[in-house]
Amino acid sequence: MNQVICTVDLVLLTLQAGELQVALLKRDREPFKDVPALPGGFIHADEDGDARFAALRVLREKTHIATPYLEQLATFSGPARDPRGWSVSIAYYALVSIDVIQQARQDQVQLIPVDKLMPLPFDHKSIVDTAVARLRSKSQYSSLPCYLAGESFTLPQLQRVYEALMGEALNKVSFRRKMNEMGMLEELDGQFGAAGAHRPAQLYRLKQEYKESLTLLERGL
Amino acid sequence: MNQVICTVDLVLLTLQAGELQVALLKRDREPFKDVPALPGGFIHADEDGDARFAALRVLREKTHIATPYLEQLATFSGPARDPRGWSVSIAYYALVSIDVIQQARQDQVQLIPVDKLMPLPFDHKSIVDTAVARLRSKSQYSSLPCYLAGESFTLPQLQRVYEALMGEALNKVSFRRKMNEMGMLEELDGQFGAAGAHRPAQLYRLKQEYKESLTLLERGL
DNA sequence: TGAATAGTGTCTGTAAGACAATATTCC
DNA sequence: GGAATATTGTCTTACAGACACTATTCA
Repeated sequence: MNQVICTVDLVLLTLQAGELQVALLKRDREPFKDVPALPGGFIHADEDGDARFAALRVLREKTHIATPYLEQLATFSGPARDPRGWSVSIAYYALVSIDVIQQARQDQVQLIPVDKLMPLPFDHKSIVDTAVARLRSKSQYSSLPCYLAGESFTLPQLQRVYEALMGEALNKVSFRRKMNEMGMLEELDGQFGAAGAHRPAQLYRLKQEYKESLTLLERGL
Repeated sequence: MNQVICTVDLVLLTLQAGELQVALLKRDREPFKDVPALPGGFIHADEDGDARFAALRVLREKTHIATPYLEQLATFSGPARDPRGWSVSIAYYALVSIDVIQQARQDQVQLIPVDKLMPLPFDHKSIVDTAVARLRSKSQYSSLPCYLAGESFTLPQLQRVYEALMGEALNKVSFRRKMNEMGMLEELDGQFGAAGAHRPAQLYRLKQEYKESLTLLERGL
């Protein structure tokens, strides 16, 4: 009567070609064998320190990716979401730059734009939707999008990341004021982004102390 | 190896004497029998439609309270949090006015100010801390505190609720502008709050369409 | 009328966005 | 020099908070 299936699922998000994309893997077993779905797996009570460790383990085992940012999203549950029975999925979302995915050389990973997502097994579609909503919401007042921008980036690049997530053009002066106000960036001195026939832009990176935590804005972008 | 204990826990919060308080119940069984703890229980796979229903069931069975607001908080997990083994607790938090608790006539419920909380069994203390942090954070830019104010209330009363949660005095003019801007209140026409020797205040209530959902502010209080 | 609190009008300073000027690169 | 984009300066407007004035009740 208390038999509940307990799993973790991962929404791995990245930005490619100006579009937010989610990583899917073909399932290696039933149910839904060979159908693309979120990376996920059972909690291993004998080895996992908690659900977060289970999520990191699943991400590592299935995609060989170590993410700079992982946050618990929500827990999805019920008798119908998994044909095997009453189940609980503790969902996490991770943000990585497209380079991290390409360097992992995981040919099994497919990236699908979240706005053009097909139906998915289980309730994975609504898990993705929840993650995207959370990311978009947090982007309005935090440094979260920096994790999509990679190790180093210019302010114009970072602004395009924010704009892609928020779906609207941002004021350049305000954007720079806000990034400065958040104080989580440091100049890479003397280093500039590759330029065309125009002035190159200063490169920045996240300060070490903000690699693991977010900065919040008092009043949003 | 995949044997995981699956439970829900409830952080029932209310405001009494200007202080945020959490409802605790003496546990009716081992482990920690007779020790005050959060209301909680196992998921019943044979009757619960999902974890949210399980939380509502637990709240009803243990306190006879039906809450106007219930939100999933986070999921806590690990091998050590429960002496019975590797466990998952899907935590929810609920907000009720003090009247609701008093009308439920649940003498077993004890209210403890969250800022003076003793150590609790399991990881219930950190669950409470997480809930309080979430509530305080959301209070800055949403209508969430209204659920602590009861069925009807005056604007000065509501402002005191917000101030108690945010721990700072708020500007009266701004506060009224913001509440008006959120547009979730309606006047109870001709009805006024009980007054002393001074002008009585207009009574308001949440509009029907906001009874189940929050309104958000663009820029916080 | 005086005390107390509710509710509103108005001013001021701050911050956000618009606009534009300057800077730097490659051709 | 011209094209393109980066970076910074400045002006305008909108909004948050301060202050104070009016309103309403009871003693």
